[in-house]
Parts: sequence; structure tokens; C-alpha cells
Amino acid sequence: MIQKPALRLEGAVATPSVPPAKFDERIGHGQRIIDAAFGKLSPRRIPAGTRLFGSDGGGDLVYRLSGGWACRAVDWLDGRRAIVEIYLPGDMVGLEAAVLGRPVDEIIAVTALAVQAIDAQMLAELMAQPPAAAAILWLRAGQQRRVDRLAAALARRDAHERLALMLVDLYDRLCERGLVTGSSYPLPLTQQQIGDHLGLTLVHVNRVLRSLREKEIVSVDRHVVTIRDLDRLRQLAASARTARGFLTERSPGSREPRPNRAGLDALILS
Amino acid sequence: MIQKPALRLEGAVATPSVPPAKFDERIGHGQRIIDAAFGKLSPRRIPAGTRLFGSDGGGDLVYRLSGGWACRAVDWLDGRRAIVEIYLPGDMVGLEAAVLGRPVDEIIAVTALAVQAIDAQMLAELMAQPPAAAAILWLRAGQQRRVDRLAAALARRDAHERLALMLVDLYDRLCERGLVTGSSYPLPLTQQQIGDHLGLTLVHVNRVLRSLREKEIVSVDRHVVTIRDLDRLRQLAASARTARGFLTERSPGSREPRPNRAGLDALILS
DNA sequence: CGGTGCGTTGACACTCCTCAACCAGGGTGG
DNA sequence: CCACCCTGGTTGAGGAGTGTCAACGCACCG
Repeated sequence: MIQKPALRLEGAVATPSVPPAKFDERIGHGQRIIDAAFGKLSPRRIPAGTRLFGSDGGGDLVYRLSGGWACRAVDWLDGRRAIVEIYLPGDMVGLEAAVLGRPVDEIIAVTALAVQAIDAQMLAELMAQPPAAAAILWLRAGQQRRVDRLAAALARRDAHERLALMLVDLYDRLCERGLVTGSSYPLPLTQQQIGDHLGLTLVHVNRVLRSLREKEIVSVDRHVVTIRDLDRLRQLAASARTARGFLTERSPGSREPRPNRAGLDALILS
Repeated sequence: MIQKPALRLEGAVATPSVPPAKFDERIGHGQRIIDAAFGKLSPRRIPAGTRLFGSDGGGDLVYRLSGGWACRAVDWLDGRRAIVEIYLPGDMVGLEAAVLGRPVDEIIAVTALAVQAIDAQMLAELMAQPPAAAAILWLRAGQQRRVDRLAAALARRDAHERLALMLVDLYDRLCERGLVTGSSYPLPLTQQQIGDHLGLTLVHVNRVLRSLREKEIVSVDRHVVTIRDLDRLRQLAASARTARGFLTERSPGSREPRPNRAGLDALILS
């Protein structure tokens, strides 16, 4: 969602459906505006482990990472933690904190960071420019989409697949930004943090990584990921959604047959 | 995120931080505008099992459910499915499909639906009105937030807790809309679908439900949920995030100590 | 009636977690 | 300069939580 709003901001009501090409160009334009705005700011350094936001507040700012990794996490009282999102250099951080009052999850610096921060007013100025607003909403939509896929993977894929998914995803994102050379990239997360992200134990992450290394698919050593067989890695990750119809037969014990729901419908449809 | 944009639409640039009270009022106003817009539309009926959107397209519409339940799902080629989001009467459906071109996940009618549909142009007209735009972004932010919590739960909570989480969440949402009377409400989901949502097997969902019934916490029978001990149910669900500082001691093998990351920082911070 | 969708239950297998020990590297203080 | 500690990683043994397979019952529907 959230693309439409920006389109509307122009004032004109119509523009019923914008051809994607033109839209992309708009986004690109917005990106440049944002880059220009951030360009004026001198980066600030933040040490590793710092909480940028938290339940204690401090969330009227929006950051852009110019260097370093960060993550958004949910903590429970029993000490467990789930890492919901991972931010790479170039990402904007804290957009979601700018909503709903501010009681969002923690955002934590995984490595030392170089960030540029804008306050509510600067954000306001950006959002007042339709292309920039479109670009920001676009970015945020992409982030949200990634959480969707994470949830789906956590629900239905096993440890190997989830790990492959993460490694491929990070690879692709870093590639887009020109932060990868060759087939390897740095991964500053600890195995504990990887586990928190993928819903696994540190121990199990370790074992699965070993397994992937032994299969010569990908190796993670000393915080450097080296992809040995991108095809097989992608195949493992295969977040492939069904083209639903390509599927002649559902798996045994088929799903989604014509449901027998007369009773249910009556139950709900008031 | 996404609250700010709307604020900005007013034209004025400043309004640095809006008191929450005033903001809520704005949202309420926007809600009324949206309700009015939908009020004119005659509901259409859609049979259970229908796909509202899918990889085959059909996503220039945004629906509002006036009756029935729907869900957003991700399918894999091996026949597995993950249900990422559940929509209840009153929810707007397909907002996220209005972004990113449109290749979003499938949206499926769980029961027969009564929906009101608006097309791109009507959506445009709504988004042109700042309060309505604010309300829509607000709604969407809430949906996203729910996916975040789902991902976190899938990563770190066990079957009992996830089930409790879901039952409480649905209960609260239905209460808000006045769709609950007493301590029970209808739940049209199949155990298979519950499993797809929570990352469990139909069989395991069944067992856990039995366990919860035997503990007299909550019972699900014939698609009716009856809450027997709301306190204990909430406690199980306890999505309680740490106030981080309230926590004198982290669990054994403590997490998040001052990290030893000189090397890592050098690795990344170009 | 038979067929089908959905729920229920049991036996068993496997993934993943827990506990625990140990190693390696990098600070830090004597 | 060298013990020492702390963090992060590696590995093994055993166990808990879930998944798989399979059978059966119960409603609903044609």
C-alpha cells in the first residue's frame, strides 16, 4: 500500500492507473530529492550495541544508515529476542516508529553506525514533496514486504531454507547497492543474532551453517559469507509462490478444495 | 511510519509534533469520511474460497469487508501455505496490493464475504482528503504491526503461546467492533488454516486446543471460541516486550553484553 | 446411501532445543 | 609480556516439541 497516497498528493484527483514505468521514474526522482536532503547532513557515529529507539522513547527521529548494520527487535521478559528486520547501509531506519504514538520495537545498532538523522520537521518537508513522499512510502512498503516473507518462512520453511533465504536476501540487497564484490560479502551478525532473526538456536544455526558449507553451497567464516553455488542456494531459498494453476495437483491430502462451509458462513455473515 | 505523511498533507510544513489526542480525532474524522464513501456502495457477495487477488492479477481494487473473514496467504510449490494476515469484518483488504506494481500475495475468502469495492479512482479521491488519507495509513500501519508481532511470535514462542496470542488478538479485534457478546466468538478458520497461520500442523493445533480446553483456559468447539479464563489466556499470549531496564538480569547465558566488535565494525563501516 | 471435508486420536520419527564442555581471539591489568 | 576474562564459535549427548502417517468418526450434501 501507500504508493497511491503519494500520487494523490499532486492535487489532481484522477490519474487512475499510472503505468509502472512512469511510476518508477517518479520514485527515482523522489530518491534523488531524499539523497539531496541527506547530503547536507554530516553523518554521526553511533557505537555498536546502542539502542536507537526503545520502549523508553526517543523516536521522533528518522535515520538513514550511511554505514553499518542495525536491526529491529522484539524482546520478551524471559530474555528471548526476535529480530524482525535487518537494516543495511543505505536503508532508512525508524520510519515505522514515526507512527502510532511511538511504542515501536527496539532498534539496535549491530555494528558501529554512521547515520544521518532527520527530525520531524525535516521529514515533514520531505513528505510535502510528492515525489519524495512516494519514494519514502515505496521504501517502507519494501521493508514491510520483507517482514511478510519472513513471517511466511518462519511458519513453513525449515532451518536450511530459512538460512538460505536470509543469505540470498542480504546478498541481493547488498548487490543492489554495490556493496558486494565477487561472490562474498561481510555479515556482521553473530550466530545468536542470526538465530533470533530466523527463530533458531545459536547452536542449530552453527550446525546448519556447517552443513551448508559441507555441501559446498555457501560458507560463512569469520563473518564473511562466500557463496559457492548461487543456483543451489536460491533453489533452497525458493520463496517461489505458486502460480496457482501451474499446480495441477496439490500435495497429498490436498488443500483448498471446495470448502463445505454453509454452516460457517451462516455463523459469521451477519 | 506513515502517520507523518498525512499530517504533512495539510500543506503547512511545521506541526512538529502533534499531541496524540488531536491526532486520534483526526483519524476518527478520516474514518467517518471513509465510512461515508463506503456507505454509498452496495455490498457484493463473494463465495467462500474465492481468491480476491492472486499472482494472476486483479488487484486494482480495494475492498472493505462488511461481513465475513478473509486472509492473505503465501503458497509454495510443494503445497505448503502460510497465512500472513487475517481480515475481519470492518477491515480494508488489498491496500498493500495497491503498491509495488501488484504482485502481492493471494487474498482468499475464508467464509462467504460481503464486500464493498472501490477502484483506483475512488481510492484516489479518498487519499486526496488528508483526514481520510491519515486514517487509511493508520489502518495499514496497524496491519503491518500485526504482521511484525506474528513474525516475532513465530520466531520465539511455542505452540501454546502462539495459539493463545491468536485467540486473544482476534478476541480484542472483534470486541473493538462490537462483534463479541460475552466471552465467546465465532472462529470460521479450519484447524488447517490456523496451522498455516501459526506455523503448526493441523494435528498439533488440534492437540494444543485440547490441552487448552483441559486446562480450562479456552475452548474451541464447532468454530466457536469460548474464553474461560481471560487472564491466564493473556498471560500465555504475553507479547510483553521488555521495558529493558526493568530487567535487572538477563536470562542465563545473558545476551547483549557490551559486544566485542572492533573487528566487525572495521569489516563493515567502510 | 456413498462421498467428502473436517476433526480427533494414536504411534512413531525427526527437527530442533537444552545443557555442557571446550577452543580461539582480543582486550585488559598486573 | 603474560595470565585472565569475556565474547563468539564449535561440538557432543540427550530430550522436548512438532511433524508424519494412518485410521476413524461425524456432519453435510448430492
